[in-house]
Amino acid sequence: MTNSALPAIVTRFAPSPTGHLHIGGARTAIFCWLLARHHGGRFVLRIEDTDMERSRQEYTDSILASMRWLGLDHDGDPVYQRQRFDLYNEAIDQLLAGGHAYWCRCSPDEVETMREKARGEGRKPRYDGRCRDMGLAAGPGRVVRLKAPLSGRIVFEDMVKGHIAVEASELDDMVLRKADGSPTYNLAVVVDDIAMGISHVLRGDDHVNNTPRQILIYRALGADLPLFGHVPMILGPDRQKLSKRHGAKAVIEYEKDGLLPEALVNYLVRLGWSHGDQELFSLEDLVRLFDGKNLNSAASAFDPEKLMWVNAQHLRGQSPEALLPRLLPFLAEAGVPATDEPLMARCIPLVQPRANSLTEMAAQLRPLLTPAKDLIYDEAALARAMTPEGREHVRALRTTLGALVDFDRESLHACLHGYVEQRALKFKAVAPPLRVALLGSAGGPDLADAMAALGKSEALARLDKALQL
RNA sequence: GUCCCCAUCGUCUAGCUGGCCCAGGACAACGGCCUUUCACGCCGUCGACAGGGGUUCAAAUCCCCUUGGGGACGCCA
Repeated sequence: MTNSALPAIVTRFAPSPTGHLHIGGARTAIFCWLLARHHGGRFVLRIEDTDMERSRQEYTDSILASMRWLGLDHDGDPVYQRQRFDLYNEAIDQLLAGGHAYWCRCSPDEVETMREKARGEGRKPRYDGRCRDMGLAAGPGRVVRLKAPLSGRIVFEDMVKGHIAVEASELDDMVLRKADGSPTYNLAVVVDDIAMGISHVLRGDDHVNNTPRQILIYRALGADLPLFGHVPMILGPDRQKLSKRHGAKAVIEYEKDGLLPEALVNYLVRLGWSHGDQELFSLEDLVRLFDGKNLNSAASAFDPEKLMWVNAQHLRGQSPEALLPRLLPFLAEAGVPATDEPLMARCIPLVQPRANSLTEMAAQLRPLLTPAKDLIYDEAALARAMTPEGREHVRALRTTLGALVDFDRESLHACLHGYVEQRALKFKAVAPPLRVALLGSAGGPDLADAMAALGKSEALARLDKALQL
């Protein structure tokens, strides 16, 4: 069997289930997914759950759910490292047999002492390799270390950062197998990336230092290297490491906040990647355009305001029909009646230009979708607009509008302005009381639009109710 | 401390095979227009090549140094 049957491009996303998917991880996943989809390759998922204490099934579920929400479908079943210890042990045995690794009996305390000493002397803290040539056998409390080269340099071409070189003397003999028999991160990653046929390893910047170490393992195992690419980190608006207080939340929270997944993807991709001056991209655009080039090598700061703007743009680009089902959960959450679909379809376009999220949209839909009998009036707005004079306008308008045959926006518009002109009034004298009577508060959509959307009987019912207050 | 990486408006960025750039777009800010409110939209203003040396006829673009920032130095991943 040859490799020719396999797709040339295989990328992977390898989260460890110790928390929800956050935006940094999401962006890495998006890049990997896009690269694979752009080239018609495979995108696979690997759950790095070797840390028995911190890994939790609920986080795996949460990460999987967030990826589904973002639209990042993966090929094949997710691979769980916890189930592949045999594979890692085989690799370790191979390394031992080939003389590329050795047993070490140094205790964690001893190693820590060496590090302290090195640090004290202004050198990089590292293990000194004292067990390297002792020919030790396996035993309790012992670990397996890689016999790293003592000289030379490790060089690789990074997809985003270009040429990177490290002196071999900077690297010490890293642990491959822990005393409890489990593999270390670097060993497991390399063994899996080889076994899974990964061609492109795209990951966060924080892994650049691991790469030379991993290259050493590839070599010792006699395997070909994949292409590596390290995308810069996402910083907070203050250019510090991203944290909760920056408004950078887990993906799942953005879902709850009423963001559109395609908008989050759009924003995240633009953080570190560009296509000329283009700001707005559909998922299809991205798949077509993203080829792994034009990736920025500098870290970028997360800007919640621009995220919101991108979201608003995507929101406005949606048809009311497409938006309706996506809005339902938010309407339910806000306790806004959502049974009259034709009414909703008519009202959505009115709030579309003034909402930045599905949550805001649901809130703005409340005065439109709530029937007259349940409508709540804003006391302050009511007091301000419903002066004796204002009340008279509403009363007169109630009669005029009641006589109107065609209750569409043009007719309503003409009717309203006709009323104002006949009496030589200013629209500003009439609009506020009418608005409050109709919608319960001072803001909102155009009055003719609102009445047309509500329909004649509902609009008149509202005016009647307001007149009785 | 040591090593690696990075450096264009407040932020995201275009530009980086040197001349088309006294640096373009977007978010934010500010001003205006539109207007029945709130928005949308439109128009405009403010605003950057971190500093210093080179190389060159010519540098945001190439090289070096300084400064600043980030990351890594685990039997965590």
